[in-house]
Amino acid sequence: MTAGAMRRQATGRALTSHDVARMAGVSQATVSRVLRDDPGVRAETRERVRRILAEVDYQPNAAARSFRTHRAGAIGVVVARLSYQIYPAMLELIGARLDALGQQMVVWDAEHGDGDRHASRALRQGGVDGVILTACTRESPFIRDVCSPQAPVVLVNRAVDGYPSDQVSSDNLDGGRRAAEYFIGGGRQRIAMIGGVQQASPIRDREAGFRQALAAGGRPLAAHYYQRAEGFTHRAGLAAALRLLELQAPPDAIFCANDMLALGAIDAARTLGRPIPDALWVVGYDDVEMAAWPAFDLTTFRQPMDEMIGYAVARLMNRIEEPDRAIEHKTFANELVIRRSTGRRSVPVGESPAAGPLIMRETPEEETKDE
Amino acid sequence: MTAGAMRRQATGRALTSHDVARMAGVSQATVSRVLRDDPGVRAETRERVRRILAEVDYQPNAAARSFRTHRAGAIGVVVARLSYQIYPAMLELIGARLDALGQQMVVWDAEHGDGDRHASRALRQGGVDGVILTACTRESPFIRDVCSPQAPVVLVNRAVDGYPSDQVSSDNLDGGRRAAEYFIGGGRQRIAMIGGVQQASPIRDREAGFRQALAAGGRPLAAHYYQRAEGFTHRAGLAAALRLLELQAPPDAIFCANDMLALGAIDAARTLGRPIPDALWVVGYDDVEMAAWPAFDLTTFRQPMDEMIGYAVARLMNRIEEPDRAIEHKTFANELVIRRSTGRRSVPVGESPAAGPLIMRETPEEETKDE
DNA sequence: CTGAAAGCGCTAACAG
DNA sequence: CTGTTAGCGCTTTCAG
Repeated sequence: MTAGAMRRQATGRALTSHDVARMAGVSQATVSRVLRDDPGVRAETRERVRRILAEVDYQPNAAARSFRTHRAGAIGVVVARLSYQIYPAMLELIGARLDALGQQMVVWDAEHGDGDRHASRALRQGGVDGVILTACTRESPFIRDVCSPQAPVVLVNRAVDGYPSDQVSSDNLDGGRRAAEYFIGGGRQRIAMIGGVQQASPIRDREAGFRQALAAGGRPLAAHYYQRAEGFTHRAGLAAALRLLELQAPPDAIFCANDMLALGAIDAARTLGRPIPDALWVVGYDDVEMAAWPAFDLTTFRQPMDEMIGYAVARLMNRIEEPDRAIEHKTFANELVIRRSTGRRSVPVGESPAAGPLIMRETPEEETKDE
Repeated sequence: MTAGAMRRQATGRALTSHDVARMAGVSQATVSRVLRDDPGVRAETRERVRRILAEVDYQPNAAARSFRTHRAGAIGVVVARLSYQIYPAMLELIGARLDALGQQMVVWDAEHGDGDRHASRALRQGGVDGVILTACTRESPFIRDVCSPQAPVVLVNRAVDGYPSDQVSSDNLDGGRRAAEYFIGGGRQRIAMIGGVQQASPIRDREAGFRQALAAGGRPLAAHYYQRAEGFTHRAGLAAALRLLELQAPPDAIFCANDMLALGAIDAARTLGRPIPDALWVVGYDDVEMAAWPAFDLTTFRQPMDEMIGYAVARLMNRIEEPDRAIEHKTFANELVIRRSTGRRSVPVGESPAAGPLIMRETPEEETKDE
């Protein structure tokens, strides 16, 4: 069935503005004016047309309109992995903004699909009016394909030096620093970090800030206390944390480059029966939903995601209108959310507060025999 | 900037197939034929045109093409809440399938945005060629707006009786039954359930099947052992589970209508220091990523999501081509994945197996005093 | 204030 | 095999 088929009347053909014009006894141009709320239409005429429009439930042909106006009415969003909770969270926020603007949201996955390539093609063919990149690196094909300062592209949550587009992120360098200072201030002695691939700017910055502040505090990050996780998954965090926790002198504090890794790290401690926060502090980054759950109760950094998204969408729509405006790079501050994974008791509103430590000291029992 | 602006050459105008034709010394129609791989073009001519196409990096105008072909080249997907992990997981799978078909994926959120309404409007205006509904209920505005058997709509994961569209889901009734039988077979004495709003068909079916098999086993679900969660969130599950666990005779087994509720239930047990699985079994539904984490290690039902999505997408594309084909309702079987929340030790590949019970018997210590 | 008319860039008959 | 031609449904001058 063609798209038009959905709009067919009994006659078998979709109703066009021309048909409506005939029914209303006006010209097609007038119908078009009414549709677009063009002021130059007599109130009486407008009413008559509107009545017919409603009566026949007229639906303008989206393709014809885009064709004529050179506007797709859609914005593309490239995410890294839908399975990392921060991306759906961003999509939710972006979707809400775009809905309010009457724009469709087209989503591509850069990791599973070939999202980058699809996005640049869609943009160049006019399939979308602009693109929001949430997972861009210097190597992304997209940024080689489209790299003019006029291009309607905005980077959220990632910075790519030298790429001429609006960019919005949070102050990851500062977050890294504060994590280190928080550990030092909390009297932690053996401080470790689980990092990730350096292509992602937030990860790189968090790590750099962390190292910086640690060095400034007179106790640079020891090589054996640094683990690079393979991917940003719970599993990778768990594996990396196990490597750290099985050292002769295991760390008593781990800063993880994001929450997924941190949740994995907590589960590693749980698996080994290491008490948190007594024997180990864990700090993450992003404040994903799970971070607040009793099972983890993770201290983490919260980015003002809604504001960031709001800013990014506004910036993008603006550039679509005025391609020549100056490029802007905006950085937002993060908030350190302290929870039980570093010793504070948290009381989420509306929930029974969990008491005591997150994971208690205990000896794992013998495995239960199955069957 | 208009969409076309992205494609402008130095001249200031976007390059059209007409321009390419002139450069190649052929007619515009021939260029069009080459673009569409129409066989009726001499190899030599095709090559010449292709060379120019590549040379000038020609990009066909997407709007003009949709306009002409009556195809948007996009499929809409309506999800309930991006923050429930099953939806991003579905999107990931749907996106991969659509990418392979060269279709864009337009996403709407039915809960936060007014996704339903947007979707039906887009479909009727030809902004998308078809719609996948993953969160449809009998009350959804969408199904009143568009309800012809020819409409390119497919329901995934939800069934709506009487709605004339292809529908694919898994056998939730059977899952509910098996949960009950599993509890009974495991010698559970005080069996409870955390359900949800009855509008969602999978929830309704899981609950019905569970009650049915329990009754068949001679021990119908007691009213005080049934809690209806307010929403499908971790928080709602936690709250509902607390109500159950604080009863005089708390249940020793809880079946939750989905994993999010189950994860909340486990956290409720954790909060109260109730050992799992010794004092309590918990079973969920969906097998979300977190279910396999050591913190939860949740026994749950896995739906063959990839197959379901594959089937749904194929069905939808097929209906777009042949609107008059008979409606199909397809049901897939689920797999019960047994983990430690019901006493079995699980060994996820590549991870250190967690030993012993999930949550051990312990007395919560006094709260640590902050500051 | 309203109508007539000219396309937007592409696809698809139809001739040649 | 290739060119000519006729629109798709809408927006937007330009007259009146």
